[in-house]
Amino acid sequence: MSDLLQRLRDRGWRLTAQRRVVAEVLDGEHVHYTADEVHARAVERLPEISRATVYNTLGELVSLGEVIEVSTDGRAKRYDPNAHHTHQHLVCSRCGVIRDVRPSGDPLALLPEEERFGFTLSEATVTYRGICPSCASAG
Amino acid sequence: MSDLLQRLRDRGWRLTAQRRVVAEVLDGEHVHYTADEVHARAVERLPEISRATVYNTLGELVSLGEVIEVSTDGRAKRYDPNAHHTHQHLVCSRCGVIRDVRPSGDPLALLPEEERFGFTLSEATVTYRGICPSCASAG
DNA sequence: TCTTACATTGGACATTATCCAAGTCAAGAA
DNA sequence: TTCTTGACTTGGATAATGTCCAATGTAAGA
Repeated sequence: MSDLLQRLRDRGWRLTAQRRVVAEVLDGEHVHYTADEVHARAVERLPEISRATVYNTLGELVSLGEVIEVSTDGRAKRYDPNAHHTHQHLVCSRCGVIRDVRPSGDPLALLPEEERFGFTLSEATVTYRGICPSCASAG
Repeated sequence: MSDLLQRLRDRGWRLTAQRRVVAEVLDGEHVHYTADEVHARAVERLPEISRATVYNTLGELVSLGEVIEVSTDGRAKRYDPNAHHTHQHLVCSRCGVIRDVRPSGDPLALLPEEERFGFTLSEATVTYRGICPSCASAG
């Protein structure tokens, strides 16, 4: 994640303790926290950090393309730092756990020309749903 | 939509004026209203209908599989009555307009076995994003 | 060290959705 | 037809999530 901090500095980001803590919380391979979860974890390291700052910082990271917003359930958005490797999401319909997955081939290619209605396509996001092994074995 | 009303009656639904109006509002081919939009349109026909009833009815229609919940933007959920023809959605990144589209082939098939992590898959939902013709010509 | 533009804060406010107790009514029974 | 009853509806309170703003604080260059 120090790569991230370096990139942000290069783009003229002012590096505050709050932003550093948010970036640290998002460090990891398969992290998909809500804004409130990020805030709760950030508070453990920097007790005075406010929710507004967490929202601001997450929004900035999304604008900069360093973090992806994911909404798999119509409830709180989740923030995914795995932005530099395109991937899709596999979600358990029962417990909600999320895995990053990589389909073979580009989902965009599945949409035929006559189904594009003149749109200039930029991306396709896929959400796979099913039951995860631990929910399956729990009956 | 009278087909829908018949199916609901067959399932023991009590057919009230409110439910009938919600079903009528959702009649159509490419309808993607939010709950509030459904409520606004329902009020035109039945001024005393409450928001709670609209939410209740929409929730029931979703449970019954007659309507699909769509959240393309992390804001209010939208309700799509085109539930009996599987389809995906094409969304304009600028104005938010939504089209129903049909990919060629099953998006589920794109996820290789080793990327399924033991999940029992049930569906894949795809959101295509791009710029619609009218936004494109508007600069 | 000083300056200042940018960042943070807490609380008010906005949006979307759910819950609940009281009142109402659709539809089957008589 | 009228009666009965359990299901449905209502409005308002409440919850969950997110945004805004004026006052205050501070990182980083001069």
